[in-house]
Amino acid sequence: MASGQTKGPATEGLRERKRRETLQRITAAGMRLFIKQGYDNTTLDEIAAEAGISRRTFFYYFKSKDEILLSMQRLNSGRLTEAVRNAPAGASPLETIRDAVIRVSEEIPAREMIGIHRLMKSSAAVQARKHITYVENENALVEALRVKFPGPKHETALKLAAMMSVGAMRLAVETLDEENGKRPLPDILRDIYATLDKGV
Amino acid sequence: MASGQTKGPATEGLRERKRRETLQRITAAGMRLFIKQGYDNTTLDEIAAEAGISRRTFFYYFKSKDEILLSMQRLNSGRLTEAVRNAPAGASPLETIRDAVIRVSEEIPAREMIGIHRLMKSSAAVQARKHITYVENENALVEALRVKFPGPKHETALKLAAMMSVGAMRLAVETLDEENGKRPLPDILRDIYATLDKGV
DNA sequence: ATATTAAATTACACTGAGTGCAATATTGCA
DNA sequence: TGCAATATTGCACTCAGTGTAATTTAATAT
Repeated sequence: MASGQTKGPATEGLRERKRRETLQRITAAGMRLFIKQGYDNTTLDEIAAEAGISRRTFFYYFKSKDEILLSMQRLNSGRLTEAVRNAPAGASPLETIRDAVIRVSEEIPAREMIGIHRLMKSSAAVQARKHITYVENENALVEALRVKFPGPKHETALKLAAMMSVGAMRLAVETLDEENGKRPLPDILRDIYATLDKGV
Repeated sequence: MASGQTKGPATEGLRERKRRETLQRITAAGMRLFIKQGYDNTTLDEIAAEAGISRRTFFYYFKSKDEILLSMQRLNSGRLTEAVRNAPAGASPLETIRDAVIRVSEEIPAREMIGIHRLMKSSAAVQARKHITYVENENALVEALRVKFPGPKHETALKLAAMMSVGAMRLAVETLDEENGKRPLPDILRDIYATLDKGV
């Protein structure tokens, strides 16, 4: 509301604000309904109504229904690759990711993570899409690692490191769910990496 | 056509034979059309027509369109877990799967594998479903391993071993595709496992 | 203020996957 | 031959997702 700035894209315009709010409303509406009645039992018509928009407008904000869930999932992915990018030099690829994974996991709210994970389990379609984000994740990680470990000789090692790390994360979240959040995510991850070091 | 047997379920009845043939016709029709015009551009109506059945009957044989592709993928999965089950004792979990993976990979026709892999890449939806079979794979492998390595202490190690092996397979097929089949699958896999041993 | 442009919202009509149901046809077996 | 189980089909329906074109609303230049 501050009316000072004469112009410039520095201040968020009305348009951008509304856009952000609508996006948020759709996500919130979706989550609310998914939790209440399940993912598959929730139609886009319902979500649109709950968010106060038309069904068609939904597709102006999201490519598909499952994008609501996936957009949340992707938040952590971004943080992870960034952590790898900012990692100190001198460590091996696997060590680099491991540290990044554990550091990022410290900031993930367990409750919410479990909730999303359980929602995703409930629908085969979403479950499937989730794994796409894992692969995107792996690729992004490999990209980030390539900068730190250039040269074609490492290529396979980098891919393996990324794969194992994403896999570790996946396993950790599953365990978190099974344990119903008793142990914090970073602890679970440390255990997993310890087992990994012991040669598996 | 041998008309000898008077009765008994030992011989395949007419019903079972037709069922098998229909299943086969659907698969063949689907693959033919997918290759010719792409997965997304092929409708179930077309597949049904090509296979000489009604659209509704398709769903009597398959749960969904992508099951055509997935059913082929699953063939190898079954062989893999069986190879693990029949593996000799005395090796570590990872060694056990590694040997099984490599052995099974020797019987996979490269051409066909590349074809299916490329088809799957062409559709995001199928791509997604494919990863579900990977996870099913991992679970089946863990099951098989549990018999050989009982006790809850190994649980994490088994899951990791399964994850890495399925990941290795995935990576190998990708490489096979990129190299356009120059190197045979077992060779690629041996390379990957060598890198893995070198500590990644 | 006003006209102009670009972005946002909506309605409408359409395709295609997948399901429920009920009717018909075919096969296996007594 | 008759009966039960399995296979096949048509029809009507729901829902996700897309194309198109019209309308509304915000940003900007005059």
